[in-house]
Amino acid sequence: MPRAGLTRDAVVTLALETIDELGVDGLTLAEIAGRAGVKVPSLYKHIASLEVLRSAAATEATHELARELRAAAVGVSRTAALDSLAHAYRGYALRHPGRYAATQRAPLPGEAREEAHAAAAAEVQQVVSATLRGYDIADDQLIDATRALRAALHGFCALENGGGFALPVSMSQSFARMIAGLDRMLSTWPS
Amino acid sequence: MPRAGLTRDAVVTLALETIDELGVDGLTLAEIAGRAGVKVPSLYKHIASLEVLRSAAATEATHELARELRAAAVGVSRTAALDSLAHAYRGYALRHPGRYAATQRAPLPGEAREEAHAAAAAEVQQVVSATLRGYDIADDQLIDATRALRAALHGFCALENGGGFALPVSMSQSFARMIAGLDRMLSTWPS
DNA sequence: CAGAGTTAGCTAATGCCATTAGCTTTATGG
DNA sequence: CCATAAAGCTAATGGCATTAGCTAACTCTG
Repeated sequence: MPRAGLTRDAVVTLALETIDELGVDGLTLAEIAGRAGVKVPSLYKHIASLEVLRSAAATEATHELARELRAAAVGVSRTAALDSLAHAYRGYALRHPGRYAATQRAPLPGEAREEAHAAAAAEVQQVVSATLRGYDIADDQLIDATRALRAALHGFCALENGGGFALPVSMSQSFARMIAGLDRMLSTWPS
Repeated sequence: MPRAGLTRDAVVTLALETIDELGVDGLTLAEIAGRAGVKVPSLYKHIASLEVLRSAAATEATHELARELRAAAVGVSRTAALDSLAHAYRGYALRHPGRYAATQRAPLPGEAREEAHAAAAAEVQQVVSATLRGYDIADDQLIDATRALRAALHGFCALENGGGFALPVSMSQSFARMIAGLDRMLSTWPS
């Protein structure tokens, strides 16, 4: 019986790949076991349950998104920063639709692993918030502006990935115009 | 063996209630059968499969949303219309979190029932689009502006319902300020 | 280098779920 | 009043997650 040499990280990585290829619902222990060359119950040596694996995948994907956003936002400010951040955001969602959908899982409170996901989500929040530093927005309104920006970015990506934009009109152009609109919105944010 | 007098519509209604109470994942034939006072296989006399029931529930919820949005948008224009529409949108999402989440199911192409869902989604799209009539937006940009508005509304509701806005700051205030920002964005939409 | 202990993997079994087949009973329409 | 359609049932199948308990492979220490 040669060992497969599986680790928890390897299982999570397989889960991320699976989610992108088959969608969130395609993540099943049978699928992961097949990809790992292992029988289903063996996975329990590395993860506590499917639910925990989902949570771990969500956390990892959120970290990944935060990392890409940070890389995109460095060295630019205001309009250029918004543009860079927004395109990085949509780029990740388009390149990794399953991972992106996974980042939006509602974290159940009280569990340690959900704390980890919440922490990762906070990273994203902070990058987005930092992008707004170039705009003249009062401190007590920064949270509101951040929420508005995140809402627009997430909403666009979710609708695009979910097929919610049915008409055969360029998504990229709509996105570019939305960014321009957001720039005006943030530039005129009232203090 | 007294009959339960079930109909397809009754099953769909139970599905909608279940989705709101237990979440999208809580929609199971066992649960529906229990609520209907019937054994699981009996449901197949009214629906072809769980997948079809999900689709029917999504379509119904989308119609419902469109109806409420239409009611909110009548008789007002521009800023007042935007405000009214936005609050109706969020109100529906908060009152019916499960139903709202269901409206975002990606419709698989080619199936008749998915056509129905797409048609319902088009209703929503048209109400939102009509709300923009008061703003001076060129025809060839109307789709872009509609997408931006839908993105912001959906993104906010999805993040709020999903717990994506972690900080203990008023959601309603953030939403109101986002609407004000969207009003500025739409008012200055370039032609 | 040998043996003890830890750990990865396995098989077998359980229970929940969706789905199908085929039967029985109820309603309905001529 | 009977024939047919429809609504409900039981029984059976197969996929899935999970648990229990076994065995073989690494690892670490003496």
